[in-house]
Amino acid sequence: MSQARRITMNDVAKKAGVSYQTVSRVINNHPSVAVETRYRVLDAINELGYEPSRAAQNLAGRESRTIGAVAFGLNDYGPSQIVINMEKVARDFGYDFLIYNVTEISRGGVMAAIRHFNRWQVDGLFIIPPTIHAVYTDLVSMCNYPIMYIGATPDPRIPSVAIDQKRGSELATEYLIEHGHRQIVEISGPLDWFHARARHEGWRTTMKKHNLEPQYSIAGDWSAASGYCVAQQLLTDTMPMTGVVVANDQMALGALRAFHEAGWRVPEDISLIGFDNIPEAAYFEPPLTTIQQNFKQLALQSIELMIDILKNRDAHSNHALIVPELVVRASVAPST
Amino acid sequence: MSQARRITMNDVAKKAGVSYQTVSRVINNHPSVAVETRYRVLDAINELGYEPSRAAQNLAGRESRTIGAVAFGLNDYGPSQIVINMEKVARDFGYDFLIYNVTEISRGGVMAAIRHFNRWQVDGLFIIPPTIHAVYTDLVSMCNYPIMYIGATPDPRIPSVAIDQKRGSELATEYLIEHGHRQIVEISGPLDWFHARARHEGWRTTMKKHNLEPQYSIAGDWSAASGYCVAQQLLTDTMPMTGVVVANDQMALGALRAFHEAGWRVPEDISLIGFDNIPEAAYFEPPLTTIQQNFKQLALQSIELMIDILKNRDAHSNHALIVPELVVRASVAPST
DNA sequence: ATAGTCCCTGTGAGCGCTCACATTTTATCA
DNA sequence: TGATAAAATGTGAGCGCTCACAGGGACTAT
Repeated sequence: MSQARRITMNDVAKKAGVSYQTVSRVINNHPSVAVETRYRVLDAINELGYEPSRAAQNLAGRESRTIGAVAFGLNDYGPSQIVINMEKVARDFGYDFLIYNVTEISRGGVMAAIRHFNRWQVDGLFIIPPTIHAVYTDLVSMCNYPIMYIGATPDPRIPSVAIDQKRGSELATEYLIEHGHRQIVEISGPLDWFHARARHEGWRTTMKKHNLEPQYSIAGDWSAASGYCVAQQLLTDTMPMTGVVVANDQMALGALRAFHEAGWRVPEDISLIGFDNIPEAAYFEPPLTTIQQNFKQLALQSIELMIDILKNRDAHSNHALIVPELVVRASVAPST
Repeated sequence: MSQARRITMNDVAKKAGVSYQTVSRVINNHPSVAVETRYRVLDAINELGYEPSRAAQNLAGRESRTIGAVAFGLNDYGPSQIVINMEKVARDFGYDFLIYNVTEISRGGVMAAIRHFNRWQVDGLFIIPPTIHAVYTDLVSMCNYPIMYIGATPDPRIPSVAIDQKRGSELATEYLIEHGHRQIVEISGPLDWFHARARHEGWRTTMKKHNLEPQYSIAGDWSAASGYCVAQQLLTDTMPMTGVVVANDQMALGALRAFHEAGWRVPEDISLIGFDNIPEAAYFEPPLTTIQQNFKQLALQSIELMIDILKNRDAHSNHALIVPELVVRASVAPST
């Protein structure tokens, strides 16, 4: 099998009887090409099965039409949803999307990611930082292209789009209070996580707002296992409580098990509310009332803002916040 | 802010007092560079913060050291695990990894993905096809680089690495039979999915092997919702049954709910076994006995085989199969 | 001393595009 | 009708690398 030579712009130009520059114009939708010429070139492209070389385009051009994303732990529901949705939206806008998953949260890990995108000459970069440890502001100066934070706003100078985690937690806490609950405890995430901290704050301030004491909060590690352990601890501490705000659905699942095992009925004896609305949440025992985040919109706004920045249209808002929604199911009952 | 010119190989060469070719040799770990020269170049690289341009490398070189992956529906547990693990392994082997998620399973969708990778000049391509509809053998000829199928073997002529789904289902069915179950029904996935079909076959043949009639099998769509519906149907049909083999954990979760609502206790009244071992499975009510797949190993073997093919070392095995494992928890009890 | 060998380093060309310009063609108006 | 602008097309250069080859110095063998 002969190593087939790549079909180039010149092959297309020859076939269509035009110069290579005209082919380039057609590819890039440049306006000043005669309609008839454009069709002739398009036909030649189809017949030859020509595909422009991204390598050559990136090398010759000033922009690469490529956006990168650095995620930390794509196993988690949130980050993976964000990245998947972004990839689709970016493509719809004509941008290619490069993904880099940092497995080790450290200066070196982040630097490797940034170097990766330097080599690929992305036009812009999204960073989806889970914890304060993933933020190295000084490393950002290594990039001579725009950066955006997604899901958190660790640095006011850098544009960001995020879902309002605090608001979500307020929604959850309010909902319990509306149902007559007064003794509401929290199972939080690890408090060095942006989301955990924001959700924790939402619970705390909402309690205060209603003149309730946010007395008791224990942190899990987001896993169902930790939710189980923490809930057990809650039970042995014999806290007076009628409602629990849980920082994610997995931990809520674990808590559910712990309560069942201890003979507590949910929601009759204790009300529970989660966060994330993972696909399984509707089939928990009982179906979980939780907070839903609109990742599609997050992706859309992120990409739009990024493109605005790239096009130098000055972006009206540099820190967008998306409001999450309460999904009512069956894990909350009125407090007696 | 001046648009800083990119630092090139020539800048490094000048600084280190060598020719650009020597810099290139250092970057590519070419053996014939004097140790002292190498260090001089390395120092210059570090001081200048030089990063080789992937665009230029790809354009000039014959290989791009880049591997692509086409996935269909990265929301699903399996594909996303595969891709995440592959990205890491590829990077460890010095390859960059490009991901393309096809949202619409159709000829056009697959072709768009292939064209994408043609433009990026990947050295090799993984395809992770969920259903027969994602396989367009003729499109493969559009690629002048090696293709591999991951997770299924739709075409014997194309190398593949997969987890033995049939074996997993056999394990599950055997386990129920060992526990004295005779009337074992199946909740399968949609039978145009490779995994669904293989798991279905595993159940069927194992039943036959033990002279049991594989009488009853209904297909869900992998979702917890469908597991719930299908289980309800099972109950209204008043099938005599003591065990259920479910094709994934989400559907098992739905089935669990349906049984609970109908007043059936799991595992006392009915035994249930899942497939996938999603992180939540251990905290279902009861903790789910299920089948675990080793995605890390899948990723490792896939990348290794791909690199073998790229290096023209003739790969000993073209169709690798990884054996899954049974994870025993509490959803199966002996049949009385 | 001469040739042969290895090790290390340098030179010219070109990958397939886009950019900035130059040039030709066509339409528009006095 | 010619001048003038506007639309369409073409030309030269260069992006930052790798490839294939050409050299030069230090060593060994003759």
